[in-house]
Amino acid sequence: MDASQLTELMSSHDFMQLQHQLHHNNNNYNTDGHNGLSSESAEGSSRPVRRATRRTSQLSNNTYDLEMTDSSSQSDDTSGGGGSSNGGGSATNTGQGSGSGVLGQGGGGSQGRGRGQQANASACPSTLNPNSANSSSSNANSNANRRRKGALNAKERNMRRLESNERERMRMHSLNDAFQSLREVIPHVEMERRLSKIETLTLAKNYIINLTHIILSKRNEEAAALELNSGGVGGVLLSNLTAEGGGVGGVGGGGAGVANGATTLCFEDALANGGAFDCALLAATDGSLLNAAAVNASPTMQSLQQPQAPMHMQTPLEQQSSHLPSLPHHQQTIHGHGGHMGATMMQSQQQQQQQQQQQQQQQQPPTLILNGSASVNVGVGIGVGVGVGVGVGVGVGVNNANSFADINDNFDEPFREFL
DNA sequence: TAGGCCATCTGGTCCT
DNA sequence: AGGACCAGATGGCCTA
Repeated sequence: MDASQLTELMSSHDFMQLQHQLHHNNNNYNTDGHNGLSSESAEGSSRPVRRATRRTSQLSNNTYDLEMTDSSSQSDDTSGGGGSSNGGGSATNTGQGSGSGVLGQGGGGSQGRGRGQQANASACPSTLNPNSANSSSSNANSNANRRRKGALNAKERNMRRLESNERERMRMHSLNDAFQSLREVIPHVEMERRLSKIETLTLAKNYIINLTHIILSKRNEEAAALELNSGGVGGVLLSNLTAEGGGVGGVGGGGAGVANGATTLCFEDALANGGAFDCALLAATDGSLLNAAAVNASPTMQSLQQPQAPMHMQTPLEQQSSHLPSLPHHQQTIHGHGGHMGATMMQSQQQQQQQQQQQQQQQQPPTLILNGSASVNVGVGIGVGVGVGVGVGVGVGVNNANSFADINDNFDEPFREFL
């Protein structure tokens, strides 16, 4: 294909299609069985393997004709009219912008955002176009210089564009690598496919929230123990949690402290056992739970396992889980945090209080931690008590996503010691 | 076949 | 000025 044919092709086809065609011609698609994805898909990814990819690993595989001097035929020409992705009709040959490439061709510059110059070679013979060279002998040298200069600029622009594309690819690859690293450190859902990006982020967010709650719970548990040893009457303030939403938790010593009408999802039980657990952690952006099957503690998570297996108390939500109407069966079992609090201070009186609390909870619809944008109830119940039958409850209820801001105000507080 | 997810290209904007 | 970052557009692959 000579230059004229290429120019004709560019003027008659969407340039993106040309690029894809050239990608095929250049064997950019892997044919050696490798799917072409980065390590994120090659290394144990459960997402179906792509048969082909347009990912290019080398700059030399570009589809630009670096020798082309007519920049108007290339999408890199920013002097063209409205080639922007959100612009109107594009005057460039890229086919970018609104509509298809066919619609984007020719004459639409005035509709583009901002500059209305036409970059289409057929519509506006450019001084960069070799075919438009001035035949006058008096200014032949200057035109030639201009052509050379223009050609150089076009080549340079092409090179810049290619370099920019390469950088962008590398940037996205690093971003994907970060996503994969994140997938590996958060408890993952055993699914046939790999976690999507939004799922990974949602999972990580909920995981961080749960870890924060765990740390806060442990801290308050230690504080309660200290006060108990010193003879003081229990009662621990959660200074970094705002008691909104009317937490009912904090049954003295019983630790069943699940906030009113809400519970949290946790990994602790599974971590203690080092195996699978059935917390439904994923949350969809629309507020509905994703189709989570079994959640496994990743090796990293298991390494965080507590030396003492935390006591697990079945919450009313767990008891009710099989009756939840709106959740699939595999998403219904929910573990609360409260059982880990004050386990050594269990008293019969506290059990009665638990029952009382459970009755209250049974009157409330179960809610889960969902995406922050969703209007859901989230409860954190902390039960702290003293051993002589004096129950001191600290109930923390977070009713909605806005209440997370209260947590977020000091959200990093438990982790500051690690900084 | 529609929808979801993704990779890539691209131009604009911001930052150093 | 150049690179990073961002968002829109596009097309491919896959699944329900």
